[in-house]
Amino acid sequence: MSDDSDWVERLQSYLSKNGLRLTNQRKLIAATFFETEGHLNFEQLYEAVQQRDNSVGQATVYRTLKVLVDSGLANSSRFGGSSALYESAISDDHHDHLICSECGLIIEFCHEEIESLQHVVAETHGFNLKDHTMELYGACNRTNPQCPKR
Amino acid sequence: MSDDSDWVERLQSYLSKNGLRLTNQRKLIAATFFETEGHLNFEQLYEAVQQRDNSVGQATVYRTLKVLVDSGLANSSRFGGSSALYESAISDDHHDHLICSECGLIIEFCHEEIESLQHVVAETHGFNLKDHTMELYGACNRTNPQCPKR
DNA sequence: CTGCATGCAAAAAATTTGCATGAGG
DNA sequence: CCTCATGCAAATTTTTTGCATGCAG
Repeated sequence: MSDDSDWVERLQSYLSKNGLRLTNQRKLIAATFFETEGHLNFEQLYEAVQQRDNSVGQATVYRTLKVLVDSGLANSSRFGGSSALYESAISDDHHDHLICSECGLIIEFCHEEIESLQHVVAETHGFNLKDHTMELYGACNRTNPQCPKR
Repeated sequence: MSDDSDWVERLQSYLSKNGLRLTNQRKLIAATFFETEGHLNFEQLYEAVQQRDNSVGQATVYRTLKVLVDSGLANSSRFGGSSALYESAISDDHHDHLICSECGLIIEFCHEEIESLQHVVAETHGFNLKDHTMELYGACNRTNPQCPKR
C-alpha cells in the first residue's frame, strides 16, 4: 500500500537516478499536486502553486509536471477539454463514471472484473496497461434515489 | 444498415434543419473525410482536401469538422496526442480504443464480456445503458507490429 | 565549482475569430 | 436578394524553448 507521502522518496529516487535535482520549486509543485484530489489541469495547479509562492514560473510547473509523468508519479490525459489533465498515479482509488443523460446524475463505480478484463485486452495486444477511462451513458429513469429530478 | 454514402443525405438533412447550406466546400471536405479510414487529425484531412482543391482554407476545414461532429456524423476525441482526432460515426460497428501513450498507436477493439458487464453495472444502479466510451492507455513497448516507432 | 534548474519572454503549435467578399437557396 | 459561408490573417489558447542568471550537489 502506498502512503500519502510516498511521493517524496519516489521523486527523490527518480531524480537522483537521472542526474536531476530536488529543488525547492519541484518540492513545492509536487507537494501541491499530490495534496489535490482528482484531475487537475495546468491552470489549476499553477494557481495553487502561486498561492504558496508567487515567484514560481509557468515553465517550471510545466517542466515539473513532465518530470512527474516521466517518473510514473502522475498520469496525464486529455479528456474532452482543450488542455491536458493530470492526476496522481499514487493514490490507488480508481473509479469510472456512470452518467444519466437525462438528469445529469453522475455515479462513480469500480468493477474489478471489468478492470481485469481490460488488462487481458491490453496484454492481448502487447500493451502494458497504465490507465483507462470508462464512461457509461444512460437513463436513470428516476429509479435512483440520488436522482435530482425525483 | 447504413450505406457508405449515407452521409450525403444525413448531412443535407442536418444542414437544412439548422438553416445552414450545403456548399461545395462542405461537400468536398465531408467526402474526403468519409472516404478516409480510421482516425485522422486536422492536418491529414486538410492535406487530403488540398490535393483536390487547394483553394480551400484551413478555417473552413475546421468549421466543417465542427459541423460533422455537431450533426453526429463524426466523433472527435483527444487521445494522447496534441491535436484532436476525428473518425466517422456512420459505420455502425461500435468499438473501444487502446492507445499507446508513447508512440500514439491506436487499436480498436470490441469485448463482448466487458460490454455485458457494463450493462450489469448500469442495471445495478437502475440505469438503462445507452452508450459508452472506454479508452485504455498503456505502452505498446514496440511489440505491436503496427507500432510506428518500430 | 560545475552544470542542471529557473524565470522571463519569445516561439510554436493548435484552434478560433473578425471582416470583407462570394455564393447558396 | 439576403444571409450564411469562405478565405485570409490576426488573435487565442496551450505548451515549449532559448537564454542569462541562480542554486543544488
